[in-house]
Order: sequence, then structure tokens, then C-alpha cells
Amino acid sequence: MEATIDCLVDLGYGHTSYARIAERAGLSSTRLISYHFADKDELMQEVVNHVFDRAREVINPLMAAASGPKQTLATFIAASVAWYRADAPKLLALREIWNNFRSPDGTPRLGPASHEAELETIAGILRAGQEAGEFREFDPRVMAVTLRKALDGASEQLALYRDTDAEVYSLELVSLFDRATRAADGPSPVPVT
Amino acid sequence: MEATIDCLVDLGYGHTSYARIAERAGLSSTRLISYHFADKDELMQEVVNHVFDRAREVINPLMAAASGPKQTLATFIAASVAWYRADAPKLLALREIWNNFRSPDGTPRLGPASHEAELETIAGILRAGQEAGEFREFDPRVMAVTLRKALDGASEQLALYRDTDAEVYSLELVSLFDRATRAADGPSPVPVT
Amino acid sequence: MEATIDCLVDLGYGHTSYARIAERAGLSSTRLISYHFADKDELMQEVVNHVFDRAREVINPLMAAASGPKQTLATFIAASVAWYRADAPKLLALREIWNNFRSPDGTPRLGPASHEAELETIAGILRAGQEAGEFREFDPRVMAVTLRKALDGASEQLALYRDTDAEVYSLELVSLFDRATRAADGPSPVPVT
Amino acid sequence: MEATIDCLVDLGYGHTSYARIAERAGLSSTRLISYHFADKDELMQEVVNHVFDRAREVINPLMAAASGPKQTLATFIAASVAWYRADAPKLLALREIWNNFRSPDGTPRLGPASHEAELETIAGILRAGQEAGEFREFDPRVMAVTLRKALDGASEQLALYRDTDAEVYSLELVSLFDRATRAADGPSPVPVT
DNA sequence: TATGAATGAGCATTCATTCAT
DNA sequence: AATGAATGAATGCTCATTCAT
Repeated sequence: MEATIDCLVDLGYGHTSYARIAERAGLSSTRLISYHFADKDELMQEVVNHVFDRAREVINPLMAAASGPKQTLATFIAASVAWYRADAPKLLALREIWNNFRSPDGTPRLGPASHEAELETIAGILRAGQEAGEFREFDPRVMAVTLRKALDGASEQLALYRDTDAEVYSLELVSLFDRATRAADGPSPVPVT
Repeated sequence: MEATIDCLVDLGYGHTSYARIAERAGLSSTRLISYHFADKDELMQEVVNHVFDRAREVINPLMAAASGPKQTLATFIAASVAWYRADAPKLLALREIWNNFRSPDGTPRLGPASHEAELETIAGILRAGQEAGEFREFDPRVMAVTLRKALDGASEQLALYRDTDAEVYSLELVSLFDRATRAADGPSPVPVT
Repeated sequence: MEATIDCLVDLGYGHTSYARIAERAGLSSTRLISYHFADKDELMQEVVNHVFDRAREVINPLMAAASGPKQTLATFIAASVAWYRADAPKLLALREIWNNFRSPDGTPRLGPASHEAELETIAGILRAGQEAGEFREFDPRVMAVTLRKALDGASEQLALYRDTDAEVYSLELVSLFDRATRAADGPSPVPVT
Repeated sequence: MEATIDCLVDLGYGHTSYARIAERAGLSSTRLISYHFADKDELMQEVVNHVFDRAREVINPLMAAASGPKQTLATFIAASVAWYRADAPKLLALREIWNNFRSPDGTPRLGPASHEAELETIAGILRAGQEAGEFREFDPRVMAVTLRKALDGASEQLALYRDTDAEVYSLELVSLFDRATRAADGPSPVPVT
């Protein structure tokens, strides 16, 4: 599975064949891949599960401490970026699968549509903040999509430019979305001292 | 080329073969594709050029009227969304190529790295605004990446959910980035009247 | 397709692969087989159709002259054997497909069940003969199955032992089924002079 | 071995692989098959032996009582059908092996050629009857082949259409071959009372 | 401009079989 | 007796591309 991730990153989804994976894994036959995984779909699904398991491992503990819309939002951003820093290469592999994994009939198995659940969670936090008066009026869907894509951008930058400072990136994003969301006269959640 | 775009959208890059394209185009042989395009790379490049030509057609005239960092930024967002609305399906095809087009050695031919020029342009506008005192202090790179991805998100939403109101989406994004960038005590560039 | 028939006869259905067919046909790639036939099923079906077309060509003109149950039966036997003599090798190929061609779920595509239509035709002739009083009382189904298998036996013998005298075999079978079917006191349809 | 027979019947010889057999037998590895049988050929041979052992068990005692060509012939038919009724499904498996089992060089290991011994036995009975004046003049080979195939037809019918009455089928066949073989003026061996 | 025929490399997957416990 | 890991050859089929009209 590590060899698979390497192939996905280096060669892209389209050139990640059993032959290439076996080569990288030092196997003398592709047969062993078929032995451990029912088919390529299962292999890919397993990689996705593996990466998401890691995500939960890193993010959930950090999220536990957050309370209130503003802090939840900021923590979500910071925790996501923390994960990206830890697992940058795996994220490139995930992206390949995400963008290319399709059913035989052509419909994407993952792709943007699979973000719906997460988008709804984010939108829920945003709506809660609006009701609490902490956030201004805006379209929660647009904001949620933008945040989701902003985080994708972060993971891309961290993976492609390894000298990017994750700490700075995280703080900048928190600040950006704080300003984008806060009520006109509300206090800054990141008090400037 | 229209058949190619259809295939890319419906089947994804990986299943967009000469055979499938010829089938959709009603050709009885793939030979005609090879006749018009040197190879598959050229075909894909041609699709990319075609889509970007349209982008320039739609965006450039709108950008011409803008002056000053704030307005330039707002106009850039609005013009981009205007293009997405006009050419939503083509953008899905572009995305497929963007994410998958690679050299024989595996290095991406397009992908995030190809956004550098555009990111630099956006960052330039942001820096100009900071120097003019219209924008607050922030990392121009992070903001540029976030804006770029926010626009990607917009094109996705418009393509996948055809009932999305592009006008609203555009105004929401302009407002979002206005708040994210403006100097603490600066006036709103989109005055509420 | 001739190469396919050769393979079926010499190697059997199970070892008739694209590689072996291409080899015998002098093709430098199996690709050409896939080019002309959608898949292996289509190739096999085409062979079956080809062989049956020949059968109709040979048998139908001979059957045209027959009238009355006894003569029809005798002519059917003679015409069948005439075809076997003409196309003996092809019949071995047909047998391979007949016995092994199955749907993906395992159910036979041809096999004994596909003989139903022909069995019904034969049984019809037999019943007509019984009603006309030319044939004795017997179970038409059993007689039809036995005749069908007797003809299979003839084709096998003619294909495997090339010195078998088809003329003799034909007359023997006609006589055999005449005696097996005729009414107790009926006259012989093949009068001894 | 029962799992093997099941596979042969349900999937056909070509799809009866170690993997499928292990699956049906509830084994978690094909290794156990290789443990008990040297190779696939041995497994198939074992199945054939197993089926033929049963045949001898059923047929031999019944044959023991027969004496004289006519009775021997009638008993042979009746005993064969009795076996078919008892072991119908196994016979379908046998047929699969019979038709497909080949040496590496492609020559059939069983198939029609393996019937020679049995055909010679049947022909011997027929010749004895001719010499004794009980049977008319006919080609013993053609009659033997036809009887052999008639019995194959019976086993097919009994296996495929489970409501076929074996008793009737047996009597019909006996009567059929009695009429086909008996001397012109000879008495019926199955006197109607 | 359009076509059918032909090609060799590559694909995921299945085959029977062997190794090591 | 039973298992899981490993193997190399073979399967049908698709790939982009070229040849010849």
C-alpha cells in the first residue's frame, strides 16, 4: 500500500498500474496484489480509508477541546493544517484517487460530491455562529465551499513546497476566515495585543 | 473536440480514449483523430487552449474597466464567475486534463504548479493594495492561493449544481474577500446604498 | 475464423485462446481478432452461425423434395449425413463450442437445451406419421432424442474415422429408424427389389 | 471431490478452477486441493474413476442375470438407464470431463475415442445375435454407435428434465432397439401379453 | 477528409502450483 | 489436515498509433 501511494504521487492515477506498484514494492509478480486485494477498486478504497483513518487520528483530539462557533472554526482550520503537515505526501495520493476514482459507468465514486457531508458540517458551524450573533450574515454554503477549497489549497502548498511554514499558513487562514465571517462590530477572537 | 470534452466530463480523463471519442463523434475509425492531431498530448493541449481562449474572451473585456486594487480584485472575482457560468461543462473537462495531464516521465504538465503565473498576478494586485494602504497586512501568497481555490470551488458548484445562482455566488465571494483583505478602518469598496 | 476452427478441433475449447488463434492465422498480434470481433463470445457465435449457414445450404435443398412422414424422416437422415460428410472438421469445432459456450453466470448458452426446437420438429414429423398410421405407437420424444443423438454419433464417426463410408452409414441409419418406427404390418418405405 | 462435481455441473469444465472448488468446499486456501491431489489431471481422473465405480456397482449385478443376445441387449439398456436415474447429476460432471479433458499437447484424454472398448463389447453382442439368427443383418458398428449415443441422450434427458419417467424411457429404448435389430420373422423378445 | 486493417505494448485479473509454517 | 503468502505464465481485452487506400 505504501508502494501504491508512492506510485500515485509520482506517476499519477492513470499510470499507477499493478506492474508499477509491484516494481516499487519489490514484488516479483503482480499476482500478490491480486491476492491481498480483490481488485483495483478495493486497493484504492483501502488507500483512501488508510489516509482518512490518519486524518481522524490527528484531527479529532484537537477538535475535542473547541467550544463555540468561532473557536470551533479556528480549531478546525488549525487541526486540518496540522494533519496536512504531518501527512503531506499521502494527501497527494488521496487527491489522485479523489479526482479519478470512478464506477464502471463513468460516475465519480468520490470527487466533489463526496464532500457534501463535510460541507454540511461546516455550514452547520457557520449557521450556529450566525444565530449566536458571532458571525455576520453571509451565504453559509458559499463560505463552507470556500473554506473547504482554502484547506485543499493549503494541503497542496504544503505538499508541493516543502519549505512552506505550516504554522504561518494556519494562522493566516484563521485570520482570513475570522475577518470574513465576524459580525461587523464583534470582537476579534484572536485579540491583537 | 466537442466529443473529447463530452468524454472527459462523462467518463473522466482515464477513460477518455480515442475509441470512446470516435464513438461519440460518430466516426467509424479513430484514424481521423490521429489525422487531425499529432498525438493525444496535442489533442489535450488543444482542448486546454480552446477553453482558455474562451476564458480570455469573457474575462478580458470585463477586467479592462477596473482600476485600483480593490476594484481590480472584485472585478477579477466577478469576471471569473461570469465565465464559469457561461462555460460550466467545459470547465469540468479542463479540470480532468488539469489534474491528469502528465509527461511520459510522470511529472505533471499542468496541475497546481501551472497556476504560478496566475498566483503571481493575484499576489501582485494584493501587494499593490497593501502598499496603497487599501489592504491590511497579510501573507499575499496565502491569500492568492485561497482566492484561486475559492474560484475553483465556485466553478465546481456552478457545474455540479446547475441551479446555483451565479450572481449571488459572485457577490458573496467579493464580499468575503473584501472583508478578508481590507484595512481595519478602510471603507467598503462595495458601498451599500 | 478458419484458424479458430482449427484451434477448436486441435486444442479444444479450453485452449483456444486469442494467442493460439493469432499464431495459426499468421497474425502478429491478437489485437486484430479484437478488432474484427467485439469479444470472444461474438467470435464463437460467429463460428456457430457460419457452420449452421453451411448446414442450411446443404440440407434445405435436399429436404425440399421430401413428402410424407416416412420419406421426410429418411430424407432428414440422409441430408444430415450428407452435410456431415461435407463439413466433418467444422462439426468437431461446433461440438467444442456447443459443449462449452456459457454465460458469465455459468449457464450454458447452447448445449442440449438448444436442441429443443429441432427436437420438436422431429417429434412433429413422428406424430404426423403416427396419425397417418405409417408409424407405430411409441413415445415421440424418446424417438426424437434418439434420432438426434444417432446423427451426432454419425458426425463423430465421420469426423474421427475418415474412412467411414457415409453412404453406408446413411442407409444403415435410415433402415434402423424405419424398422424402429414403422407400423407392425406396414410396408417398408425402402422396398427391397 | 463433491465440490468439484458441483462446479463441473454448475460452471462447466472451463470455469472449474481450484479457486472455485475451494470456495464451494468452504476451504480457505486452494492449497488443500494440491495437498490431496498431485495436480488437476489427477483430480479429474479421480472424479472419473469415482463415477465409473458407481456405474459398475449399479450395472454389473443387473447384467449378471442376462443370457442370450436379445436379453443381454435389453438388460444393458435397462441397467444403463437405471444408473442414469440414480446418478443423474454426476453424469453431467462426467460429461464435462469427458468432453474437455486433454493432454498438454491437445489430444483428448477421453472423448469419443475412449468409447472404443465399450463399442466393441456392444458390437460383439450384436454380432453374436446375428450369428445366432436372432438379429437381422445390419452394420454392427453403426448400431453400436447409435445405441451408445441413444443412452447418452437418455442420461441427458434424465439429468436436465427431472420429471422424465426413467421406466418409460427404458422400455421405449428397449422396444426401439428390439425392432431395429430383430430378424424379419423373429418373435418379439418382449412378448406383449 | 475519411476509412478499415494492422500493430505491439500494456492493462487487470485468473490460472495451477509451490514454499513455509 | 490445514493455512496464508508467493510465484510466473497465461488469459481476454484496450491502448495510442501507423499503413495503405
